[in-house]
Amino acid sequence: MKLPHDHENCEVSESLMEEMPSLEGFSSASDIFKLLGDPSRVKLFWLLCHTEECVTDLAAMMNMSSPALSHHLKFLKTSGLITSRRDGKEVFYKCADSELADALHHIIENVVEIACPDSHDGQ
Amino acid sequence: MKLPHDHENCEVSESLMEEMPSLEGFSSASDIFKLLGDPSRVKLFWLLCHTEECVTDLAAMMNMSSPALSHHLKFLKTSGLITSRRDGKEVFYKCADSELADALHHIIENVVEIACPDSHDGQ
DNA sequence: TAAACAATTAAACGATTGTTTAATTGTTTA
DNA sequence: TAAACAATTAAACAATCGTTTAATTGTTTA
Repeated sequence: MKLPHDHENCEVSESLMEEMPSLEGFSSASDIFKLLGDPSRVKLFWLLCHTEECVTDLAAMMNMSSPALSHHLKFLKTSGLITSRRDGKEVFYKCADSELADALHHIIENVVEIACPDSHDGQ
Repeated sequence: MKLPHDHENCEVSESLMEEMPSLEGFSSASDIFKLLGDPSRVKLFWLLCHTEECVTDLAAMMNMSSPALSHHLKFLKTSGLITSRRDGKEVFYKCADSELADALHHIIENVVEIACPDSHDGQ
């Protein structure tokens, strides 16, 4: 790639362009990061990685109204990160059984640990 | 924690609340994910993990105006993920030498690979 | 010191996001 | 079948975000 300023590293930038993910790759990744770019949603996803719960109980755990929660659940479900099943009047949500969901779970734990050590004070 | 609906898993939710990160932990994490929740910014950060470049060349690589780029650079710099140095008229940016920056670099590669395999077609 | 170049800042804008309130759909039970 | 409960949807709202254009700051060179 020809750059406006030549700092004598053009061969570096050549091989860099080759190993660089496509725009589509970056776009897909940022879509996923966007899903986790809200405190309520990371917490919600983290919870669903650890337990299966109905909307009412999730709303209590999250200190959130059910419409607001439904909204976030929809995002996560549309993206395939969580699944749901109905049992009578209730709908239960949990983390999806996928490579991506699993990876994100570990990523969240990892980032929380680095960004905010001593974060384990049980709320 | 007392939940509105008792599905006979209260002891599960007790221990869950204890190992759950604090609100602050989730908030810090989501702030970081928000930084990566934009295609331009993930790409930019990825580039700076691989090379040190001046703003003009970065703008060319990113196909972006310099004010727009400056805006994103400021975000990443304020968060401590990248650093800068001035050399004459130019300012050079690169990835910061920190545990978090390093972890995020690997996380990005990981998420791109899972979310969008065969993304390595050199743009 | 004036002109040219590199980068940042400021103001304005349209678009998106998260929450609230109210209405609606689906399921069970009295 | 009517009432109660659980969850979702819709509309409205303020707040945030990313980009653009224009103006500004900082540095070098002629």
